[in-house]
Amino acid sequence: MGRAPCCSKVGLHRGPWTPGEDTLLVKYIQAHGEGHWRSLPKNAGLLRCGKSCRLRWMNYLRPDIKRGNITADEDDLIIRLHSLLGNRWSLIAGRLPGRTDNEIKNYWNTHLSKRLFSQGTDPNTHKKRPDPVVAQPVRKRKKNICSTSKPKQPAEPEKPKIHLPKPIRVTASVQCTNTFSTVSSTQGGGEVVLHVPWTEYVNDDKNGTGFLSSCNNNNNDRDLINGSDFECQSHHHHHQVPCTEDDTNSLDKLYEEYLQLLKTNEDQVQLDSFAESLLI
DNA sequence: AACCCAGTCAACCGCCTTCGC
DNA sequence: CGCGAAGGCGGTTGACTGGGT
Repeated sequence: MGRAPCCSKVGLHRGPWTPGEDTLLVKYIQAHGEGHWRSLPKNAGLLRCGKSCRLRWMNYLRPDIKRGNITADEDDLIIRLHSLLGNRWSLIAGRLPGRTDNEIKNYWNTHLSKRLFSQGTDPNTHKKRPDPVVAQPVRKRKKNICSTSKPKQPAEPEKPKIHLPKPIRVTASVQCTNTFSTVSSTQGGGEVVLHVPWTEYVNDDKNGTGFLSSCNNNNNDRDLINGSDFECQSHHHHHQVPCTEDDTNSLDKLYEEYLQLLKTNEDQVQLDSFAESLLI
């Protein structure tokens, strides 16, 4: 058995947060900053467990959070990142400023996985399924005509749990300059956008130009080494893998290799395997 | 109008990793 | 090195909503 739940203490509030609780939490964090979640509720006068406070802050109360209105670009990015990273929602969220892992996870489960499935793509493997699904009779709804079953009753046979290598966690003092690049190329009349590690490339659709932006990473208090993110600058020597010039060079080489693949090969399988190699 | 039921999403749970001693 | 505490993550739950019957 695992550790006893942290919220097992009697007398603690559970369930939806009240505006008053939100106010208490926000004011306390504005005054004292994030962290020390275990002691925070007591100090802030909240009858909540620390985990609950952290979750509420991270997923709802943080001032930089965007809520709802996930754009088509974000859709595309989430799908592509998921194909690279799998269910590592926090990593995916880290590439979408203002989005939380919980929101992306919910959005994936309620929208994107079903959409992919209905398009004949296995949402787990991102590969075309051999047997396109025959639309099953569904109660008509005006919105979200996509799923026939609740998540609790998956239509797919349960797949074995795959334990991907965990990324190395790095602490808050990281300043990242190189993370993901979004590489655009026009192919067959449609723009193909791929997201790969390193500098972020933002394409401005309105004027057809793009610009490079360094990773602001303002939502992340950590970064990754082997999770296709690369930490490259640090101010402290604190659980971080030093980034040497060699590392940067090899990243450049990998990036060049990726660009070459983009130019010379449109085979998604090859691109996918390249991307997977970055995760190792 | 009342009920049913699928979709949504905030919150919880359990486990794992990291940290500090 | 071992242990416990704390933080963080992904999976799951369940209350709520709103369209269909």
